[in-house]
Amino acid sequence: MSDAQKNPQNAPKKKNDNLSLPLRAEDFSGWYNDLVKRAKLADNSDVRGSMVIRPNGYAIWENMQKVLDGMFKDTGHQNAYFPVLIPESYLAKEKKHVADFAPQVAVVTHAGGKALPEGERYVIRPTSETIINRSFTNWVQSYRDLPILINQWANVIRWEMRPRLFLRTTEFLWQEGHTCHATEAEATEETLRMLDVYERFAEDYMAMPVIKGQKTESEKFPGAVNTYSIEAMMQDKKALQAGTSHMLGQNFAKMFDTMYQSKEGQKEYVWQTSWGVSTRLIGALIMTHSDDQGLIVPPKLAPMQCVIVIIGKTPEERGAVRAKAQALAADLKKAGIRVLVDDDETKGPGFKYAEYELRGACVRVDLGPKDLEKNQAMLKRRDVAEKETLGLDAVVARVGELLEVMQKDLFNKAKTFRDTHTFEVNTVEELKAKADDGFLLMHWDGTPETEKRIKDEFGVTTRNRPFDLKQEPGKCVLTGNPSTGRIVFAKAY
RNA sequence: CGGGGCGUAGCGCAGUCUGGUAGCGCGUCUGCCUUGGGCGCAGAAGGUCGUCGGUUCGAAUCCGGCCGCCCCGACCA
Repeated sequence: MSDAQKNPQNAPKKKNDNLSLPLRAEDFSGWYNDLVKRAKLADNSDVRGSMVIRPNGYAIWENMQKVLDGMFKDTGHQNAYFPVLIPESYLAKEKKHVADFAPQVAVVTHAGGKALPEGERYVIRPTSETIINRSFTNWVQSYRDLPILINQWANVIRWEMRPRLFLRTTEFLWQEGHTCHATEAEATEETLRMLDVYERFAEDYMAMPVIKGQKTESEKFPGAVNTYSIEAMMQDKKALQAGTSHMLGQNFAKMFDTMYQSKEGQKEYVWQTSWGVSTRLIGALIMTHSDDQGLIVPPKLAPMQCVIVIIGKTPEERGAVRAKAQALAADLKKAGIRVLVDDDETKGPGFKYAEYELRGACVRVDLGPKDLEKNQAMLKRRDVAEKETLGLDAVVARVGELLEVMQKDLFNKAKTFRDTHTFEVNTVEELKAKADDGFLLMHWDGTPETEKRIKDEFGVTTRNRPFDLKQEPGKCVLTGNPSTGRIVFAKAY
């Protein structure tokens, strides 16, 4: 008698069979964690809160970088690189900056085999405003030197209390833009321009609808005059801040004496901006589109846009199919489609179907002996259940079409989801009832005290004041005091 | 740091209540077989049961300390 018979509970159960993911509806964070690991996007490492980004995950990041970098260059920015270590004293110059960042900063206290004296320590950059400003001060003399438009691709470290793969890791990869301008108006224009770039990237490439708007006083970046963000809704109806753009005013310029001589011969402080998105976007991508079968990546960013699965048993069959598949792959590649041919004979087709669904291949092409006979192939889009069969000559064009339609459909699906989970909320009762249901458009009296009370009592925080939400006066949901317009509240990552 | 859960084979877990010297599924390896939705059969390798100490003839199991991980909150991109 086997042990499985003696102990029925030893028989494989649905949840621990190593095959299926936890269901989104039952265990969203379990689903997310499992998906990240099973799709081989990233692993937890032995370093607290730091992850190993695996090739499948890094490929998505590379595609994001490629697109974003192009957008930055198109708007006149250049890449540069600044030190990972920042003198501790720099960070301390901007009061609000240091006060807010200090708790999350890792400090280098020993180097060269001995303790560094107080005052000569370094912090590992949590963000680079300070050290970049040090350079800006050297670079700027005249109004003719402006604007300075710099971007840096880098890693930063923030000692977060509760890390989560991609969403909040101790070390993460990002880009940070830093610019200097002669006037306040130019800096504001730049801040909003880059917010638009982020919106376009999120919506056109990630297929993720976002709300563009202004952050409240208490949610502002430490040291900024104004912070703007794009906010997205994940499938668990929680909000995720997907990108931020800051109008820094002259705060850092004053601390670092970043000045220029104007046409009129006056010494003036520069006006500055900074803006960034991070590997968090990969988490956003996953939580926006993926399903219980695994990863779904919008085609424009997908490392695997198309996979051709070869079917056949005899060497003759396989040989013929392989030749066709390779020719097809070459044509697809010529059409600009990222394609992979799977000719692994050790795994059955069923296994492969499940595997490519888990790993997020956008379109699957099945090619077997039966297809060759009829000169056809079978196509399957990752995000819909239907399969279709069509003539081999039409495959390249059709795959291209499917990728385009899929890109649009993913966006529309996500937008419909967000819109059906966005509500106007006017009373405390409604607030209580809908706190977990998505984005709440509420009147708020504008005070940090009320903001905090709402957060403490209902768990929702201000996300941003949307640009395209008409601001009409009303009464604060909590206090009844006057409000200038509705603002988005939600539970947030 | 507060609340909850968990550390047993590469992965997912059972066994702990009731102490007797470790098991299931998946994966891996070998051979045969199979390939249109997670193939099948046969065989094999693989674990000082997180760690330290205590109780006991005997500890994965009971008791105590420590370490680590995950989830929910506070911090945050």
